[in-house]
Amino acid sequence: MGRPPALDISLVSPMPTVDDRRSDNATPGDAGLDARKAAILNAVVTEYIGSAQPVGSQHVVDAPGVSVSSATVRSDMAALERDGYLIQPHTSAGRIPTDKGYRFFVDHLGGTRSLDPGGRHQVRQFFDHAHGEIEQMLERTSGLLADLTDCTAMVVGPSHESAAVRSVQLVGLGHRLALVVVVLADGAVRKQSIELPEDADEAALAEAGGRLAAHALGAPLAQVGSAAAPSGNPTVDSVVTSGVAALHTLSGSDGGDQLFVGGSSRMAAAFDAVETVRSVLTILEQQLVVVSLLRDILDTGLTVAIGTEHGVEPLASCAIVVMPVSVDGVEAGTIGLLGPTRMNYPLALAAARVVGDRLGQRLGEVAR
Amino acid sequence: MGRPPALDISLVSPMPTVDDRRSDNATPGDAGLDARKAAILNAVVTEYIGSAQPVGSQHVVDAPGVSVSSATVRSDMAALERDGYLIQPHTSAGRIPTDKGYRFFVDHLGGTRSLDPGGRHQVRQFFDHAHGEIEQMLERTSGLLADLTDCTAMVVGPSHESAAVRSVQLVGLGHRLALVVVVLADGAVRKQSIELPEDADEAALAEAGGRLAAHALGAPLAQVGSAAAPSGNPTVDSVVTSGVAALHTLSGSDGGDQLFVGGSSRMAAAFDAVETVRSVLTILEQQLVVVSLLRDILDTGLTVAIGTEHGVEPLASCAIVVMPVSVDGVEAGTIGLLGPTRMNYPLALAAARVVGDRLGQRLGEVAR
DNA sequence: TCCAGCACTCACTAGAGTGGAGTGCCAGAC
DNA sequence: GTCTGGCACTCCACTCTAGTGAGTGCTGGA
Repeated sequence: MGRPPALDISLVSPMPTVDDRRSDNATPGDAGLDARKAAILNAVVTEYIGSAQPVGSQHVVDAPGVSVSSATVRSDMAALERDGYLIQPHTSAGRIPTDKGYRFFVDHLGGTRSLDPGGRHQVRQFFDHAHGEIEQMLERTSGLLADLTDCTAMVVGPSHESAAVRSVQLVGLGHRLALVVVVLADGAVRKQSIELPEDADEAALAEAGGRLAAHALGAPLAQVGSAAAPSGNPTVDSVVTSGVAALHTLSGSDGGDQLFVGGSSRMAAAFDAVETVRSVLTILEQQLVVVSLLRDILDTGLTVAIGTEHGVEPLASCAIVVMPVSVDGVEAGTIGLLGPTRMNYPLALAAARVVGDRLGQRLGEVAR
Repeated sequence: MGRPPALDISLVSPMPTVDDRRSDNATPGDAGLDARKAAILNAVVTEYIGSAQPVGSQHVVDAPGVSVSSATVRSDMAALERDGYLIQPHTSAGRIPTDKGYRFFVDHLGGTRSLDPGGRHQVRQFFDHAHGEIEQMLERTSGLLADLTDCTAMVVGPSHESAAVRSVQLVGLGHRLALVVVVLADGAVRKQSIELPEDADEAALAEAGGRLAAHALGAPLAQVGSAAAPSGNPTVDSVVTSGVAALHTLSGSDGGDQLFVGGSSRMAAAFDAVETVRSVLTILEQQLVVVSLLRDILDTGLTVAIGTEHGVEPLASCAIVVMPVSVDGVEAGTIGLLGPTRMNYPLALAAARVVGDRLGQRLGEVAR
């Protein structure tokens, strides 16, 4: 993960120079920039998101809130560039938004924040027909999000850390091998194989299973004590000891939440430098990195991390939208969308919000 | 999947013009091509795999088995081109192997077929330290293969179709919800949630669980009958019916074997056309397609499918190496390696073989 | 404060020229 | 016959040189 995310909270200057004279145009002029500059920035970002080409002053004059000539737009654009919202790839080219520009767009502009009817329908369809177990649903949800937004989608499943053990079972698998099967209160199932002593028979296994259950039931895996009461039968005790060790192993491996990545091919469509694609895909292969990256972003209170805001070098040309999934007010997973910094933020945010809500609802139905 | 694989078995012409005069050079001249042409083809393929640049006659004269002048090499290369083993991207460029050329290389040339010591050590290390459950091991195996070969690796886990049900358990999860947890003889665990009737209490659940177990134990999931003996208690019977339905759901969803893909970022390094990368990644996202593709290739008796041999258009510039993983002689999974047609076949084959063997061994230890 | 006009910049494209890697062919040597 | 050195030829890749056009900054006037 490297150094901590370098977040610039001061992006929005504290002087609200709201200019209302043109409010008939419904321009969302906001803090830090006067209404026209905000409208121009809005137009530049919007057009650049669509075309991926530098935007010239001429392309902006017709945008709502900008009823001035291109010369005036140019002068405003120059100001926006001085303030760090836009850059020129070279003199005599149009402008491209900087990360700061995108940040302002996301925070103060961005227009419509609800999904289009087609998308809403797709989401409804999906959740109406979602069936099967949680893992499968999360996997498919990542595909849905990728479809909706044309971004790579990441879905982190609910953490099982605090779920109490509901059932522990010991199943013999033949020759000196048994499986410890744990069911948690939230419906998650964990398994771990253990080796049995030579003389462990069905009866010993049954007794050990009972003792293991008595020992572990009711508490979360992480709180299962390490020593179970001795039975007097050394074979049974040995099996129970192995079983407790297995429970601890399970509790340890549970730290890494499950991650489902969908639509990673979209990254290839987003960039034309194959090297960028490669480095982004390499990051996506490292589940741990991705999960803790999403966590970091959420912890800093952000919804969108643009460019270098998250501090992961290879993703400098990417933006990440994160959305916590909560069940009855309790956080129970995370949704993430990864795209180029010129991704469609309004769409991504809307999709993440809608899908996150529905997913939380759905997870709630299961948990209740 | 489109049309069936178009396999050209007649690639090796049936006239074995083996020319032994230069056997002191240890050239593996084989069927279809005289020794020198084979050596030249070998040299061209080997060099092209390394450099990805068209190979000229001058680059080949020093190769073993080719002790002639560049002029002679040129004339042989022209012949190889006439026969379809090589092509020129344009006049006055060097030669590139065709799929047919790669095919001959794989079938008759290719040199060393064992992993280098470093790789062997890596494999040994890996399997010595491999722990945890099967799924996790398969996932990591795909990473290992990708590391070894610089290809994208695919690992298909053992099928659980024929594994007998070793244990069925019904675990209540609170409000009208229970989990059917099935353990199969090979250690696989499956779960499926069911809804309970309003009046199902712990006792009913326990009895239903017992009946469900009695009904399903011993046979593979697919062979579990649909009607269990009635108990006389309608609540219990209703739960049992739901449970049996859940078992059938599980048996159905088991058809798709588990697929683990590792190192998909390597595809981005293999091609410089971002569009190719995108289409290949899109295929890799479709688990079903990949699994049945590997199956198809194995069924046609191939180990390597080059270019269009497997009939999947978007993978026309790729080659696939497949290797069955067998446990005690029974097929129990598949390993696949996906790379550009100019992939390092000897390395890929060696790695697939070694890892496949070790993986089979390992799976055998667990199953025994 | 805004705008029309103007000079300027610079990526992009097309065309011409050049060097070099590579080929095919052929006459002569072995 | 088979192989080879030599030669003419091809054509990509690269460089250089305009020419074009989208876009800019600046300025003086409304």
